[in-house]
Formats: sequence, C-alpha cells, structure tokens
Amino acid sequence: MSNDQPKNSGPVSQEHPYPPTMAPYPQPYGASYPPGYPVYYPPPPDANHTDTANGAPPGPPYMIPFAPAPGMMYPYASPPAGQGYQYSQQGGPGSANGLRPKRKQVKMACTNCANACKRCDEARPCERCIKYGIPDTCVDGVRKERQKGIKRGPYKRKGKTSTEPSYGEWQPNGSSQSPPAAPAPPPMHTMPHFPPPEGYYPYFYPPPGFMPPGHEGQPGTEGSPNGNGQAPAMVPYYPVPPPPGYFPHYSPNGHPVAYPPPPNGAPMQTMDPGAANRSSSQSGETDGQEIEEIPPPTTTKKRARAGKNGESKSKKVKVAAAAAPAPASVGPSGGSDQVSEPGASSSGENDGGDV
DNA sequence: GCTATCGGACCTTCAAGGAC
DNA sequence: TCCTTGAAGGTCCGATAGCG
Repeated sequence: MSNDQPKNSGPVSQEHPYPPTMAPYPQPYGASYPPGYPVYYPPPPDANHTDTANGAPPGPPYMIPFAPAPGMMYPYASPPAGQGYQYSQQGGPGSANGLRPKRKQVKMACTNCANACKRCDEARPCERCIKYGIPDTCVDGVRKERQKGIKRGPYKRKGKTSTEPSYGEWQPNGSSQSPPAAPAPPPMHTMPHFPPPEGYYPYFYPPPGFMPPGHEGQPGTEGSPNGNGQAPAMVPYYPVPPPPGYFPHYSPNGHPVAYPPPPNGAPMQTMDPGAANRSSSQSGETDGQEIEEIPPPTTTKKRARAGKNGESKSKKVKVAAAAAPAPASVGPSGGSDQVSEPGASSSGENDGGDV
C-alpha cells in the first residue's frame, strides 16, 4: 500500500503541470531529434509533480537511441526503482497493440508479499517487510515445480511472416520528401535495455510527418501532410491513455493532442474514448498505430468479498506458502497484523484443502 | 484517510511439440 | 538440436471494505 509505488492515479488535475510545458513538436523533423526517439526528462522535484509551475525541466533531457512506434509515449511516470515498465508484447484486454506498459515482476516474492498480493523486491528482507517490521519473516517462498508429462495438443504455428508494423516503411505523406525512416525497432522482447536514470520522464514526439491539428481540429497547414491531398491521419499525441498525473490535452474536436496545458487555464477536457476511436477510424487505420481505446471506468467491477475471516475465499491456493509454513507461524504473533501472513489468511485455510 | 484484503489481469518460466 | 508454442504457476495492480 503505502509502500507501493506512489499512487498518482488520482483524477487528472491541472495543478500538476508536468511534464513541463513545451511545444509538442518543437522543431521541424530532423532538426534536433531523430524520428521516433524518445526524449527523457528528469523527474519533477517532488513526487506529486507539483513543483514545475514554470514548466522548466529540472534537468537536461537526454535521448535514447531506440525507435519506438511513431507517436508512442512512454506511458508511465517514474516507475519505481528497478521496477520499470516495458511495453508489453502481448495483447489482451486493456492492452492494445502492445502499447500497454509491461509490468515488471520480481522473480520471487517473499511469502509475506505473496500472500498480501503486494509488490515485493529482490532484497531480503524486502522493503515491505521492513516497513511492517517483520524482516525476519521475509523469506522466499518455494516455487512449485511444474508438472511434467502434461500432454499438449498440436501447435498452431504462427506464420513466419512478420506482422509487426514496419516503421521503416511509414510514409506520412507519401512523398519522396518523407523524412528518413526510423530504423525498424527490434521485436519488443529483444528491445535493448534502456533504463533512463531513475525517475526520468520519457517524452515521445509524434512521428515524423505528423501534423498537429490546426484550428477546429483540422490538420495543420505547414507542409503538405498528405501528398494525395487527403487529410492526414490524425495520429494523436496520446496513443495510449495518459498515465496518472499526466495531462492529456485535447483539440477542440476532442482529440488528444499535446502535453502543454490548455491556454488561459481552460478547463481540461475529460477523456473521450469515442474521440480516440473516431480519430482512429477516420484516419483510416494508421497502419499499426491503432489508438488504444480508453477503457471505460470499471466502476461496475464488484467483488464478492469474503467475510472478515475470509472463510469464503475462493482465491487461488497458495501452495508455495503451504510449503513454507514456518514463517507464518512465527510472524503474526509478533503483533504485526498488518501483513496478511501466510497461514493467517487465505493460504492458511487453503493449505489442507488444496492438495 | 489509511490500510488490509483479494479478484483477476498480467508476467515469467519451461515442458511439449514441431521444424530443420 | 534448436525454436516455438502454450499453459502452469507466479506476481502484483487496483478496487473495495473496514477501521480509527
């Protein structure tokens, strides 16, 4: 909880002007940054991101030499140290086209964290156990051995032809004047490790050739964004839902367009999933740049909660915890009831029933 | 407001199956 | 033998309830 990564998931507020105010597309393509390269900014002075009223980055930005998908922004602010996010290569509900940040896990959570379903870390005792004063019970669980001999059906081998979008072929305006294409990025799982300095904020510029919408949401006018005279694909600056504490900004037509706060303190518009959808569809499918639809608030998600004693917990059985019951029996009596101890909670009563 | 609880999405690991 | 697939088993996000 409190020792989880800082919660900045509150409602987007205007009092958090970070990332710093800056032009979304400060220079013509190729002038000062390579296409599709993220620029990382140092973190704001405080965790609440409230101290950058002047909009000045706290430190010099730097660039990372890899090529994300055009227009892609690193969606999370300041991942916890050593717990950074990568982009998920696998889809799934809520992750569109691999743009969702990939959760980073420790190889083995301690038994306390595992039972509390909380983030652990590599250190022993882990940070959470230290916080709760039970470092002595912070031990690795025993990983269950995978079953062998399970027969599996015939595999449906996927086609060898790569279906990944080729960024190198991306031609924003279809003209020969197209900027040099960014090198095609390696597959996500082979993406070179590029940890920015801890807490740095990545900032992705829109893809080369992208034209920010002009007035009334119409395409910009500088240059000819689309050689065939068609309106350019309105690739929003925000292909992914803005991370908590970040600021989506919208053009008059509701498209998310840039970071800088609305002028004159104009009210921040709320996220409009439909807008993203419309943006995507009207642009005629921007070739692998589908806009992730912002999921509706999952307020309807209800859980049948167990009683205080958790007697109806149907949660997965913590067999690993059962294999290491020792710390459980020692811990809670120490007065540390804050941590759901193995044996005191779900796992305990499940121990017998499972096997 | 803070913290514990826990459902379920997400992630890692690795055995089985298939290609070469 | 190596690569790919797919699922088991694990982590932990985030919603929610309870408590002070």
